[in-house]
Amino acid sequence: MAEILDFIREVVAEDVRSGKHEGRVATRFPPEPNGYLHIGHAKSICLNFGVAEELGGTCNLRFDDTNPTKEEVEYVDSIKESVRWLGFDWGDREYYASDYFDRLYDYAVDLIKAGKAYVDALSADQIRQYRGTLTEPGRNSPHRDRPIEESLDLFARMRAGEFADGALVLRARIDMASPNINMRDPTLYRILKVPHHRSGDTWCIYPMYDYAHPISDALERITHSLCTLEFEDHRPLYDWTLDQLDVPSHPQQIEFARLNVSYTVLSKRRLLELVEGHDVSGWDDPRMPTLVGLRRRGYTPGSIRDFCRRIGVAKKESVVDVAMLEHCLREDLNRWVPRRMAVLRPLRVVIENYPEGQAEEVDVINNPEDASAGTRKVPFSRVLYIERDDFREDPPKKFYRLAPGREVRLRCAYFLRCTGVVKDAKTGDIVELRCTYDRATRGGNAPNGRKVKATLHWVSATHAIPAEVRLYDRLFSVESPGAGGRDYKEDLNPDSLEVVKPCYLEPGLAAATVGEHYQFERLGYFSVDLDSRDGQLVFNRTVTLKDAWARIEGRNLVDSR
RNA sequence: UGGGGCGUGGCCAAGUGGUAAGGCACGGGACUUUGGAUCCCGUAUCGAAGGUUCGAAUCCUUCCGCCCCAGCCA
Repeated sequence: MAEILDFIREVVAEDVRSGKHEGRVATRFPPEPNGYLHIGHAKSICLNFGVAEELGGTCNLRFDDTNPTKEEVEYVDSIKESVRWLGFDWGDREYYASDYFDRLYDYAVDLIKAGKAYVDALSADQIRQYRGTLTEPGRNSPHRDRPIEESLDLFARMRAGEFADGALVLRARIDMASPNINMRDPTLYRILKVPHHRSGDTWCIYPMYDYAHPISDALERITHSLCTLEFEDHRPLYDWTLDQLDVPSHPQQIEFARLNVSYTVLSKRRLLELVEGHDVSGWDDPRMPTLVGLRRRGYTPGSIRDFCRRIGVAKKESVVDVAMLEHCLREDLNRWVPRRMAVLRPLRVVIENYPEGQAEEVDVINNPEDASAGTRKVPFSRVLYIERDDFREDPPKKFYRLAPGREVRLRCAYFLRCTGVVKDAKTGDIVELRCTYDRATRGGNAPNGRKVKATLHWVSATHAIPAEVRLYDRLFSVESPGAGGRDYKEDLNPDSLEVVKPCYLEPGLAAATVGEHYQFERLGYFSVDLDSRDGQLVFNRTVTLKDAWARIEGRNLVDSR
């Protein structure tokens, strides 16, 4: 079945068919290096690189670095790493708008000579006043009709550093009465006596996005310039700029809706605030929707690409359910991630009829989805740990795990029956379970065909290794943080991080290395965090497994209210 | 109240005049040595109202709602 094309792919495919742009396809991903990439950028990356790849074209990585006051090399490095991690390759086509500063300057001179731009001496404040409002036209600047020679001279001196920041500005001469505010003589160049992370102090005037972007696209002979909806109003300016100049090509700008995901925020400003306000541990905090955060959390590039494919590309502003992202993740991980046993909240179990001091090894399946993954040996002995949640002294309806008198299966080991509960004399807390096992059920099946309703994961107390596990929940507790005029920080989920320690892992996990993925059976997918040290493993819970019991239990809670 | 966009089930999203794809979520069932996975089954008349037409989500009209734009940010 042919994949359904989104409207952008349709346009590009049609252009290839009709021979527009000589049938070429050239796109670009143009991040501004002023922050880390997030899942929203992934949508754009997948679109731009995807379209190019599918139609035999190319996709450039271009840093839109025209504002030295906000941009840093730290960001370009991380952006490159994230794009690569996502699985895309820009070859040698790594560009920077700053590489075009010379040509951009020359084009500006052309504009002035053609009477299409002028140097204005109005202050930022005055320009705002002259701009008019949404419903009233603007007024011409008194300097709008300054002689061309004068503008040329002033512009050269702006470049030479003769004026202070903000003293002068180069403006396009378009139409102060345009209903499109972007066309009311937009600023093209401003003075910024700030060193640039690439061009150093070569320049003290810097081009604005609306001017630099179309020309950069044209110089790279981009065919389709894909951007988000908020730039739709800028398209007339994009086209105007290219129409005035003798540039190598005239790319077509097409806008699509940016991605929003429920229970998180996706704006650089807010993400920066979370980092600077220490609401998270950094850009790569596993709860962050940044690519470095998702990566550390244990998300795979493939799952993110799949997600971007599934959400589609359209012009409707939408909020995609984070459950969709999690679904893509689980689907990927389920296929290949090795299973292991780990007990997060241990409850001690003593098997009274199992010989003291004895131990044996049982064969445990590595991945039921993949027979070739084989089995491994896991030690079993008289004292085990099971999950506290897997025992209820007074089991509610539909709870079919362990309870007094009940028999369950220990995964790939034996049937186990609970014969007694040991409690702390003072607190009444359950501290240990007394049980018996049926040695005839080795491997997990009863010779007499007897069935059990539950299978529990377990770990041998004497063999298990301790570890720290970090459990994450959504960063925000509401679907759209900050909706209804609230401060989005009020919506932060106070329980988004829970550190559990010590947890007990089957011994083979001692060899786990940073970044590895595992499924802890019945609990979820986990990955080894970079905070791990020798003998002190730290795991991040990437995502839980779907949990039917939790749903039933939750539903009952709601029902009983 | 200027301009530019957008409105298809809870969330995405196909559909471009011929009688509403698919995915996620949700509910039910089968199967199961992860209450996982897998497999079945189930849920919309398309923002509203008029109109054109044998026939409209698709064309026309009007209305309603939501988003973006008044940075020397991108």
